[in-house]
Amino acid sequence: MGSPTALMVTSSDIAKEAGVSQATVSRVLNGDPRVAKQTRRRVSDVIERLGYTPNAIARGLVTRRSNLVGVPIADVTNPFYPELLEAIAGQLSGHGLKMVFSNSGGQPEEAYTRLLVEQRVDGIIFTSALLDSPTVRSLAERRFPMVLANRYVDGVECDVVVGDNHGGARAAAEHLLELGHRRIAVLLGHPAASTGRDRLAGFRAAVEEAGIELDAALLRPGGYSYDAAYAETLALLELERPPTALFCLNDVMAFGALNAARRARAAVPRDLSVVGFDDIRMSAWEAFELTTIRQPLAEMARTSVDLLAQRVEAPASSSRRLVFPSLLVRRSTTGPPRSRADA
Amino acid sequence: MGSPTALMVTSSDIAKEAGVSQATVSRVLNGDPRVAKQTRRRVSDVIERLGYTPNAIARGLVTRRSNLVGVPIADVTNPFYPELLEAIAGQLSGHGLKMVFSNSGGQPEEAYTRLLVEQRVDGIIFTSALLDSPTVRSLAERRFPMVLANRYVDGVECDVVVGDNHGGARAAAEHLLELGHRRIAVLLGHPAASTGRDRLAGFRAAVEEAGIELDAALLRPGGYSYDAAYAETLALLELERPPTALFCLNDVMAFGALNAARRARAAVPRDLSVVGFDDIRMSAWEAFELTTIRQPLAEMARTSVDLLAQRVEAPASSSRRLVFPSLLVRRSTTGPPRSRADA
DNA sequence: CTGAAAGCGCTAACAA
DNA sequence: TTGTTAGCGCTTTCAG
Repeated sequence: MGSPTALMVTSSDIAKEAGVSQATVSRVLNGDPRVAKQTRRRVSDVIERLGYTPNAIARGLVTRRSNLVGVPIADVTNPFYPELLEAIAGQLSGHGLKMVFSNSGGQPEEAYTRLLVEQRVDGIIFTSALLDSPTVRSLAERRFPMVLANRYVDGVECDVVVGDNHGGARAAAEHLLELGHRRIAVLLGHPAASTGRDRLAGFRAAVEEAGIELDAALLRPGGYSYDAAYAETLALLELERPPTALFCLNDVMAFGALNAARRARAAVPRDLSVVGFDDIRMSAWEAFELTTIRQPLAEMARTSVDLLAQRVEAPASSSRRLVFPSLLVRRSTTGPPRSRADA
Repeated sequence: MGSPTALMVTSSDIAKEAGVSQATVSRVLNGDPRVAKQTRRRVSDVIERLGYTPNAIARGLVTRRSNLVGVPIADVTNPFYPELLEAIAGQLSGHGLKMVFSNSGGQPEEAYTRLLVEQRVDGIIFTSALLDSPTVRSLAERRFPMVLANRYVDGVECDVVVGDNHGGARAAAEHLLELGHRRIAVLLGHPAASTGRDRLAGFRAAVEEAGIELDAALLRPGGYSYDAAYAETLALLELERPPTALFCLNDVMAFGALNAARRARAAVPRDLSVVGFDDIRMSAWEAFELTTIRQPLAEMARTSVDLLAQRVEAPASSSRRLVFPSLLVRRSTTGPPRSRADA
């Protein structure tokens, strides 16, 4: 078992070589202004010459800061998350922070969270927390620095950044209603995700205000997944009286629906109107031109990082809840229903 | 400045509480078989009771192992990478390793690599290395554990996992040639990426063997990016004599091309045949049904992790180069050219 | 089987 | 302005 980096240069090596104390090397490293210009120069030269790289592990042990932030993500292959991830990564590096990433889907939340805590990450940004997550709850009780991005957890006191899911879904409903749809199906998200609950609630509220009732048989589980949405849409389309419109609780499911419609030779929006949620980049592609609800994803991600950074500095400050507006983006997947017979 | 985790329980706390030495606690933690069953039990109970989480930082300082692996990725929002990332993440956690992720695009390679080295990651998996990368070269010289996944770097001695880019591109060319195409455009990748170079070489070789010459004016820069591909395709379509076929050096560019074609009202494959490379999941979607070259991405990713894990154990062992086969997948974006006038 | 003690490489008082 | 010293929380000999 060979030690991987046995011959790593240390600050003591630098000190010896430069003829100063190890503490001085440390000062140079941390830009301590008290170090004499000359000394600094001498030390810097040696550092350069020996190719010294400070050991963040040792530093972390004493500073109690790892500059590491945990970012568990349910499913990176869901294109919603890469957009979030990109923005988070960018903002983190602006704060001098590094990301410990976990593709959390599948594995038990508690396991990967424990790993993050062992690693002494300075904080965690949860992007896919479930409503009743015991892990998040326990972390919150221990006042562990974290922010819930995109989704929140019921009754947990901590920083939260979300979009206006209720309002966005309401806008989606109003759009569909206005077009004349009455028989509307919904592809649900994860049953335990706040996003799904809020979006359904907003949608339902608007529909009921219009004096219409959502047919429970048309509320289908989708789990925010492409595959499930694809299958459900196929099934929906085979119904005796298929819906004229379909509200998908996220864009990825809308793509599943659109592809299923194509497969079933159902014309969109003539036979079926489709609305998504999130407005990820692909939604604007000519292949989809999806009508959807836009959320300022990048901004939300950046804000999450900022909040976390502040939280790490001031763990005891009161927690904040930021809600970002959402906006209906009309594109080509929605139109009036074909016949008013269904209305 | 409040210390974030000031009140973290340490192994000494556990020791005191359990009435044993701190060393014994450490032994229990690491499953040392010499510890008496009774002692182990007592210690474990206290650990449980006080909610103790071992400090990986402190451990890393002495073991010289962080169990962290750096994974820089050029652009997570390019859907090719999430598929790689997912597989890498899964395999890493199987090895008890955690991922330090960087969305490297934009920032200088040297900067984020330095961060990883400071963090004392056990190794790095490069997924987007450029052919002449000085950083990779210098890391290799210092025998830093790393594997080049997907792309390699010229003249660098280290573990490499790639697909058969040359062979795959050749298959793409033969397919197009067989269909009767003679006027073929190519959307290139990153000029300094081995993938792009090899794919172009393979494609060119096959075309020239058929006694045809690639029109240099139809070799367009695409940078593996959707946007560039979209723009270039639009331009290509406006040519006096547009190409009848387009070989895109990755799938994402093919999607750009397909969407551009739609925008320009060019029928695929009637007016333009399109071939991609990678066969990411989306390529099979009804919206695209892209003819492309399949690479065993997940398998390549898993292999990369395995190689790295082995390399960390045996830094001096001789390096390996694994090439995975590629395969033409015929779908709906390719067909014979409309008129033989162009042939 | 268990404890004592010596660090790992760094930062941060405290002196000088 | 610089050096000395004491740890940070662990693992790992070395004794016993």
